[in-house]
Amino acid sequence: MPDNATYHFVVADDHPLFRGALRQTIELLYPGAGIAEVGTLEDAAAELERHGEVDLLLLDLAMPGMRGFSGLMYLRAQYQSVPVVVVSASEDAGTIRRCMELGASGFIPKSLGIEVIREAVSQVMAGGSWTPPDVDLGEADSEASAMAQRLSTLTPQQVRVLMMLSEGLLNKQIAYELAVSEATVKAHVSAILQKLGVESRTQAVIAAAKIEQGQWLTAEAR
Amino acid sequence: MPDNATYHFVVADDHPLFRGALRQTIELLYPGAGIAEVGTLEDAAAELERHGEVDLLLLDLAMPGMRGFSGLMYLRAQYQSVPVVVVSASEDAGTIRRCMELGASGFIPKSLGIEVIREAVSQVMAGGSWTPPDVDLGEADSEASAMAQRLSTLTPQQVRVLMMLSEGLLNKQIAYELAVSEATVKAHVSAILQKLGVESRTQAVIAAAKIEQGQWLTAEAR
DNA sequence: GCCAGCGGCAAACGCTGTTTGCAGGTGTCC
DNA sequence: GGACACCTGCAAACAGCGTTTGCCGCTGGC
Repeated sequence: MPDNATYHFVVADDHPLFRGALRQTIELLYPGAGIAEVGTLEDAAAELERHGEVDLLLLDLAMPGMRGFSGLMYLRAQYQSVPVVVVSASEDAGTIRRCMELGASGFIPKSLGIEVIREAVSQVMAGGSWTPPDVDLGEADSEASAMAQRLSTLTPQQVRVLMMLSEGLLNKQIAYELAVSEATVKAHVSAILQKLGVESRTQAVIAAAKIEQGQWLTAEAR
Repeated sequence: MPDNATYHFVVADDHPLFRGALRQTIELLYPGAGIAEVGTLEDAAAELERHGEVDLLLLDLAMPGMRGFSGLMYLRAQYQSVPVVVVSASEDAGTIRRCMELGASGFIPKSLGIEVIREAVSQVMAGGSWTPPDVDLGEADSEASAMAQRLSTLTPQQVRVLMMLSEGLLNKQIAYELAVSEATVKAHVSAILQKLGVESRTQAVIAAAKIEQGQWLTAEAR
């Protein structure tokens, strides 16, 4: 086992059993690699924070803390150097397309077999991307898709601010939580509005909500 | 056929065939009653506008123009005297419960047989309410439920304003569309914020979005 | 070294948003 | 017929929001 030991993975999934299965799959593929398991978005962020150079993040879409796609958006924005492969129980084209638009490097339906998963992971590790071959990512869904494009141009801090806007916080409150001045927050908000092509914080929140609202009703089932 | 002729129904459903079936069911039940068929939320509102004293509105949840539950909310607020029975393809307890919380007088899954539908309609026409007997409307879902309660305290004009807020409009734009002064709109917004228990228009929009977002992805499937 | 981009800060300006008090209208209930 | 509650509409004063301009330090790439 050569420099596999320098590889570091993070497996983020709600379900401990599936998390373990993914770990084993990766261990077979990269013996000796470091693998961290987490069960919430918060833990995933903490893990990426602690360990600067993670080579791949396997991310469950339905994990606690991820409000639809916004969790993916957040992680992609905060840790741009970390490739993300979404692992999800759902596998409809719309979900997959949106994940890819938000910067995922791959999408693996949970229904797939181990061999396919292995192939997908190694393909992404080689710098490529991977989506199920039997899914057509054709049409663009115009609006939501264009919005996703714009969202991906936001800087990490801007994404943090946008998500706080989406919670209805005042500029002052955001400034406090981020430990910066209100003037800075205003600057960020202005930049966000321009990038999203909207004219008020409320419209920005609406636009973000349209993206982050997945199709499952995880918020209800909870 | 006695005073059945004074009865007036509105059947609002996306699907012409199902609309016709509902019409026939009602005609059998109340021979000679007036029945209007509409296919969009807009037309439904126009019909209720034109005809002040409608005795019952049969409403499809997935109709064009109804964003989730907000269409129901709107109609209930604008025409408080018109009982609404929701007719929907979905039939999970959460959907039913929320419809009832938003002021529906009944909920009829489309899977039901004609006799049951007839019974449901006549029960509501008699001043009662009706939901599928095999569904438990038990628990409260705390947050969303409390919000629905608060939403139902809004006046017709306030609901109109809230829905425009949800589109990201400025007070000035709302004032123009409602043909009132901006000062009035501001007053309505303040009242809405108080009734919803939130502190800014953005938070109000977020709260409303949580309600109106159903579980189907009608916005995507479109 | 230099440039581009990100993050942070400040002050000032105009506009939007929020609160508050007030008034006309409608309907209801004694 | 009052008294009352409620909805709607309005205006003025104040707080928050969004823009602009200009500035600084840092980092990473060329």
